Amino acid sequence: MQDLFGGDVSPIIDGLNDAQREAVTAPPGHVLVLAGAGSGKTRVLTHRLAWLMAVERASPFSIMAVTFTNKAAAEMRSRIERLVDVPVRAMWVGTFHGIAHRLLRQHWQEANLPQSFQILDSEDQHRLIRRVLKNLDLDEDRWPPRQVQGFINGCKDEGKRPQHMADTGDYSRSQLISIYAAYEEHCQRAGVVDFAELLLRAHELCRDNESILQHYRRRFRYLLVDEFQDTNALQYAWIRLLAGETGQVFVVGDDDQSIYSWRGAQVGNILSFTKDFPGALTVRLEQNYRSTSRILKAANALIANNSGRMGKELWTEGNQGEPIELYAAFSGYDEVHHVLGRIRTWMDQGGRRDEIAILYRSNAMSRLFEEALLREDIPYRVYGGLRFFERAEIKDALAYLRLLRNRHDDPAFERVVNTPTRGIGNTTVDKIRGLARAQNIALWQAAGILGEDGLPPRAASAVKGFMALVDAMDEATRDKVLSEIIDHVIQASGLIEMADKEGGEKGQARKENLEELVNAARGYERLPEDGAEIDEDMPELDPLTAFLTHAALEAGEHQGEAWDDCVQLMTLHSAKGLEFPMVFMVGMEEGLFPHQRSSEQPEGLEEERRLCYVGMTRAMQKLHLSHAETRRLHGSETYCSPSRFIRELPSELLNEIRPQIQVSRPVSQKQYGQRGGYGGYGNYGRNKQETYGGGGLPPGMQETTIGGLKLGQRVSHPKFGEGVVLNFEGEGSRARVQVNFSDAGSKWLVVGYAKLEAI
DNA sequence: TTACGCTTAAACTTG
DNA sequence: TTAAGCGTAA
Repeated sequence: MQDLFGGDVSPIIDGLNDAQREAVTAPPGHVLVLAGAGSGKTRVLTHRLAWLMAVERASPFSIMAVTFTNKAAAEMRSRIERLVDVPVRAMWVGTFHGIAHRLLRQHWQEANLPQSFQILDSEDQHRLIRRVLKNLDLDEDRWPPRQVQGFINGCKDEGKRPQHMADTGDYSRSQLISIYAAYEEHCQRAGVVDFAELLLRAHELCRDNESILQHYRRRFRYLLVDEFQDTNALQYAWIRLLAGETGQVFVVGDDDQSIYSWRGAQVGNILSFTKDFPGALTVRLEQNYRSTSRILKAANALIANNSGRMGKELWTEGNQGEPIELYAAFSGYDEVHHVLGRIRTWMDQGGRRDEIAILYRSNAMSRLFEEALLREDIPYRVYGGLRFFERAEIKDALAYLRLLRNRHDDPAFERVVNTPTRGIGNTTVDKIRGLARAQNIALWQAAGILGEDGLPPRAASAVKGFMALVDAMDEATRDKVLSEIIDHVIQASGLIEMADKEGGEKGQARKENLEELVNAARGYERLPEDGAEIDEDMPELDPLTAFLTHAALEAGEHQGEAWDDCVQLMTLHSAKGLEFPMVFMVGMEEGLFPHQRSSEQPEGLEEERRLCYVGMTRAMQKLHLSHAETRRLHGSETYCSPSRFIRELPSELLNEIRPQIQVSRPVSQKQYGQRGGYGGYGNYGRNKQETYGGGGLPPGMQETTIGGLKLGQRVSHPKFGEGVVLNFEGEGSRARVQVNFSDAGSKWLVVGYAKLEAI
């Protein structure tokens, strides 16, 4: 390899701080980089790659860099390209799944897969599991498909096959194992693999095949892993396997940002790393280039409440910035109102909308904000939701395409056998399923048999018609390019017509999506897939299979760019890795955040705290926290106490903002947004400890009384028991109070009639 | 086959 | 509250 920098490595190490430089220039061997939020982790990763090539004379062919998302992989690739002038395409840079997939394509025979195997996404997997349950005659109430799915994926994530799982005598466990086994059989016969299977097969392929293992061990001398705290048992095992005795492993992660344990990630892998790779150098990146020091201090203080950390404290050379604003809203609506006010102020001061992010714990919380933003004509974008390749009409089209390649693809068959409807009803499909099961053959084969004999004439001809249609589409598209194939299929299958007939906005959108699929294919024809082509031992994949794979592995960006100039709305989880000048963390309430279902076990609570830490460290300049005292949850009004995480922040870093109370102020949607109603903001931030301590009442609300009752007052009612006064409405004899009873829930009562007693 | 009404449950999510 | 899934009726 020629000298990339003419002997001058300064472009690689200039501008790095000491810790970053230590990691980038580490001598040959293993390295664990504990990279705090905003500490330049991607930078370190890419510069390390450049260093390896420039100084260690590593060939791009000898490098594998693994990430979790396509976005991260793309980002890494482009940054390396900018940094060094080498054929980046020769490097294997990709997601765990992408790389595993690549291995399996290359060694499909050894992996015991058909050459054009297809990938099941989680929806496909779910459907297939339901079918397997039906086949086994198991009740879905007893064996909820989602749980079965979780079980199977969990097993695979730990590298376990059904045949290797010990029967512990536990009935439901052994039953689950047999479901797993049956599911696997179906997949194998249909020639499909789910996401977890990609990883498991790739691992087994390497583990059980000495020559393949040796080949890749010799090839990949340098293994780099991003977001190492998110790796599961299998991914880590695979890295260890590939590394062997000779590979050098460089991992970057942050134990404090581990928020995916629920999907199999094991933070423990970070701890194990130094044991599994003796002599590994550990480098901590603690200097933060993103946030103000106030924000960092608060985040540090919060995360210090967790136990078993590797230990890290973020700091910055930057200024301390503005205080963190804390707003205690009356209600969810009030919270929204406050946030919108702050957004307007930000924009009045010349800020941009895409510098603003509203972060919440659960998706349902976006609604109130969306409604308000819509009303105020403020452009916004919500992250998450359905992605392009996950749309029903797109998946229908892809299912036809899958059938073209492989008639035995049962999930695809099931999906489109009667889409659009062609008179093959459930009864008929059930017969096909029954025969397929009895003879252990694919649905397509069973349909072929029944089409000849065993069905009423009408159904038989419908089935034969369907099969003829698929065959005809196959025939007609033999020498066509990808986009023409797809165009033909969406026409001939009747999917376009179906969307047309559906009519309305929905049907129109479906039609446009189908047309967009043809466009996507056209674009894909020109675009060589992520560098795979350069690799001489990668066999050329036929374009259709490649496209289907692309659709499965990159279902269309979720984490896309910030589009125009939009306020960004997303969950705390999807905010990981992003940064924004101004961040709102809303719904900071016990039960919501930390979420009810997490706060029961200590580990769950610590993960929630890490999530909070992730959220706070997204903010560059200005961080807003807010919680509401009442919130409509699942349709009923609930009283909410502030999140414990708020209490864990040093009060001197916070600026507590309170709405000014007006007497007889109903909290209703109508009221919201009418006027500036809150008459300015007071700062009551001094003695918040006692305020929040008992989930009691904020100062500033104390004056408001009706009939001897005040907000926050504990009262008792002869029938409903004890509760807390939340709200007032009306005056005189019409005056009503809202009381949240500990047993009976929240009720509106007329003060004059209800026999309420102050306690 | 479709459409409507009922029941149920309600985190986070990448490939 | 709302959305999805399911069973029944047309």
